[in-house]
Amino acid sequence: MIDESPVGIAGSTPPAEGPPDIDLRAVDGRLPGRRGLATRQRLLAATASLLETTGYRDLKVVEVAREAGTSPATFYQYFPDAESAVLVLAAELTEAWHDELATLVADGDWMGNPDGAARHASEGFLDFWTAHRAVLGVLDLASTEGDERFRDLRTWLLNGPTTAMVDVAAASGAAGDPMAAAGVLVAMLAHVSNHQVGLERWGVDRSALVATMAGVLRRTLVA
Amino acid sequence: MIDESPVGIAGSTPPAEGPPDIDLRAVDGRLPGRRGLATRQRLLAATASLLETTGYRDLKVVEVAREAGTSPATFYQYFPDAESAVLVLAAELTEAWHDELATLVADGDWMGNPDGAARHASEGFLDFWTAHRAVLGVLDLASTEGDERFRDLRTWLLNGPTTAMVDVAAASGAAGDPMAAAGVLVAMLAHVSNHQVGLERWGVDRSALVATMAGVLRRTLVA
Amino acid sequence: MIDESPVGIAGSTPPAEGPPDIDLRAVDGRLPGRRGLATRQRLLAATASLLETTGYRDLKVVEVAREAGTSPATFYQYFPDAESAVLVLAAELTEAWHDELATLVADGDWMGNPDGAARHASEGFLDFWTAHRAVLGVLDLASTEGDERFRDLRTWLLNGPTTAMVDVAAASGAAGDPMAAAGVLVAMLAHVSNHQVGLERWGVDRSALVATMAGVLRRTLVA
Amino acid sequence: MIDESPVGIAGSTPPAEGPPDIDLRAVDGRLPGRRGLATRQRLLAATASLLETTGYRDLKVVEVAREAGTSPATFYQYFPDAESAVLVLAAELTEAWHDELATLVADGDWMGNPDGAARHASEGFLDFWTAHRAVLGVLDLASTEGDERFRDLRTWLLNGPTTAMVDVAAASGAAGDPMAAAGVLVAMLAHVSNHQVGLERWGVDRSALVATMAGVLRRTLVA
DNA sequence: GATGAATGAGGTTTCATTCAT
DNA sequence: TATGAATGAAACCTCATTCAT
Repeated sequence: MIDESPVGIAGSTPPAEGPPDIDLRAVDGRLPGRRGLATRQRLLAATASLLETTGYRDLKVVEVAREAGTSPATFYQYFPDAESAVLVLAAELTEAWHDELATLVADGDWMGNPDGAARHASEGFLDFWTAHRAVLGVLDLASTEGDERFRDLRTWLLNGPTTAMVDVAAASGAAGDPMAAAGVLVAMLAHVSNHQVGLERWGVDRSALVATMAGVLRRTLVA
Repeated sequence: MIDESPVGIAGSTPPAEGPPDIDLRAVDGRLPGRRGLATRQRLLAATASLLETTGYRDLKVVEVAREAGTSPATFYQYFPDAESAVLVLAAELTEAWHDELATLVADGDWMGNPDGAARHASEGFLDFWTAHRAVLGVLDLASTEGDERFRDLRTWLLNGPTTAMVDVAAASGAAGDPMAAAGVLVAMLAHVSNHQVGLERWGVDRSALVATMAGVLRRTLVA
Repeated sequence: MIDESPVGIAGSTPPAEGPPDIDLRAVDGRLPGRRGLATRQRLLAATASLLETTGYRDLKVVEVAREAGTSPATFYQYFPDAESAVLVLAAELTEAWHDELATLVADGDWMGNPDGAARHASEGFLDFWTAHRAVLGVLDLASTEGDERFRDLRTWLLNGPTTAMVDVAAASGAAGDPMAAAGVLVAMLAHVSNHQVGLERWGVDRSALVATMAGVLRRTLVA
Repeated sequence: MIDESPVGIAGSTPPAEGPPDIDLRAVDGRLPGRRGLATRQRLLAATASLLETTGYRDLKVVEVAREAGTSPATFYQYFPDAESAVLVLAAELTEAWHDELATLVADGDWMGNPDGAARHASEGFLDFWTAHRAVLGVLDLASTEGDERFRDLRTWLLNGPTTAMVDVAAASGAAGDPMAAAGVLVAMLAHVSNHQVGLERWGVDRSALVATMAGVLRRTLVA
């Protein structure tokens, strides 16, 4: 993978994994036909649906199958185990959002309208995370627990916005290590998004969060 | 639950749970004697030790017992299930660190030496989280998944530093919602601490993290 | 069952089964056309190939189909189950070798050149068994386990050489029960051939085996 | 392992494995107490009993457990899988019979009374094999299929009589490779014993078998 | 107080087998 | 003729949990 960052800070950008491969093949190695792909899709949807409720460590193949209206045996035609289905979901998410997430930061007019840019990024992140909380939570947890496949996906997903932030920080001449700044900011966005519900219990609503995070972004990225 | 926060910002401070109760009773309801308490302690130590390696959803009673050099039957003399042992660990941690964590923020001379205060808090948080990553990870995960008992512990633990930050922000006249600021900052500290290893893979070392987080703290809390 | 043995030793020759029927019909009862027969043949070849590696109790229809480049459903067009395919292989082998195996013994000039005759038979048996070890192993195992269909094939196959040996023994006036002698000798040939590899691990090579077995044959069949 | 053969034919005796280890430990690593050992014993007995009927590839843990009057879960307390139980049976058999089987050959007065010695050995082998046909069949089959653990046991078991035969052949000055002779003879004894039932269907009774095999033994081992 | 032993319960997996196309 | 897809059935295996000692 080529490091496309325009800034000349060798080695300080995150290790960029390529986009994930999504393997459509059934367990016997063949590509399923239309009907099969539909079933596979139902299984993925069921997996996603259950993830909203259950931690991914507690996903049971039986439950996924039931939710999809099939039998466990059918599940095993398409995925070797429950985790693999989650991995596919994560890969699809990553694939779909990698560019968009980067754009969220990169498109901002950080010099001309830093407050707007920061708010835009902050808001976008929060929305994205809220919309895909379940899968993103898995990405986080599995990464923490050391699972390489999930960690690679997470890295690839966050690589875009992180790199963009590094560029912004470098361009604006912000103090401190740009890479560290980007890492910390992304961490903040992720965690806050993930615990949004909890914070609301403390009387902090979404708009206050967005404003606060935008402030942190702006002050950290722009000198 | 009564809000014991001394600060007069009604409704905007976190709901403060009291310190956790730690139940020492054995299954039969009686308090174990010295030998029994030692066994109980060995079981807790074994649990903590396994948590370093295994996600808490994967904790097996059998393994805890083996690690502690006892039998599963013995485990059930002291805890109704594996999760309960983890809960006790979390409660002990919470109990032990509640005050100290608050002090980390509250003791800083935010007006006279804001950089020092910020760096002190940042460093302290990172150290604390690193030292107790396993249990804190559970606190986080279980909270996210909606487990009330763990969420209450987490709330109680973070209540100290959060309140202290609210006070600092209020005192310094920093812009924005102090409660939101505190929440976001604590989230940042927690998540960065938790993903410290991952960030190091991106070439960001501990000192850069501390510096960056300190900067964010200072700029957000002090006008 | 009619004893077709030409030799007049009533009751002491093995019960001769007729040559095996090999059923070419597909499941629907009709004879497959050329294309169908080719598929059937590929399935048989795949079965034979897998038998080299796997015990026949472990043959899976799925594997046979995959090895043949077809689907399980197709397999069931030609055979009711995996065992049946093996049975066909065995029947084909039996059919093809029945006469030849008998000839191996019967053609020898046991009176004029007993050593040569014995060596010829011994060598021939070893070669035959080595070349068809997989299927012959099944014949043996299934017979031992009491499967009649396989036992009948085995009987028919060994009937030739056995009868020939009985004739030789009778003609030469060798001491003892000719039928028992033949049975024991055939058993020896079969088992040694089957365990040839194991014996080689003990430093016994093929030529020593041939020589030894030939000696036993000669001394037992020729007075 | 020391080659104890008195004969100076370096390298021509079978590779002698030591006697088998029989592991009494339960799956959790501890040694079971009296009650546990009794259960273990019942499971072994059940395994042996089922082996009389079923091929060892078809042994089901469920069946063994039922036959033993326990649950599958209990089975797994003592053996990791069905095969392991069979392995223990085989090891016990091997342990118990190694010496005795060697004696069968070694004790004979091959010089003074070769016919008697041959008949004694032949008879003993047949009896032994008949009495333990099931387990010995597994030993044979699994060895053929390349399972090292079973092959080692088989080697160890047959090592005794084989070595003894080598000694006899060497001492008597019999023609041919003594090792090959021993190997072939043991093979004969084993296979005939194993197919005794089949041979009886051909009208060959036990006494005829014994006589025939004894003849072969005598003529092959004694010049 | 401790634990050996046993097992119910439940999820995982594998396959043979079928059916509609 | 061939096969994509689905699945019932059955074994595997693991654990939490209990009970008698």
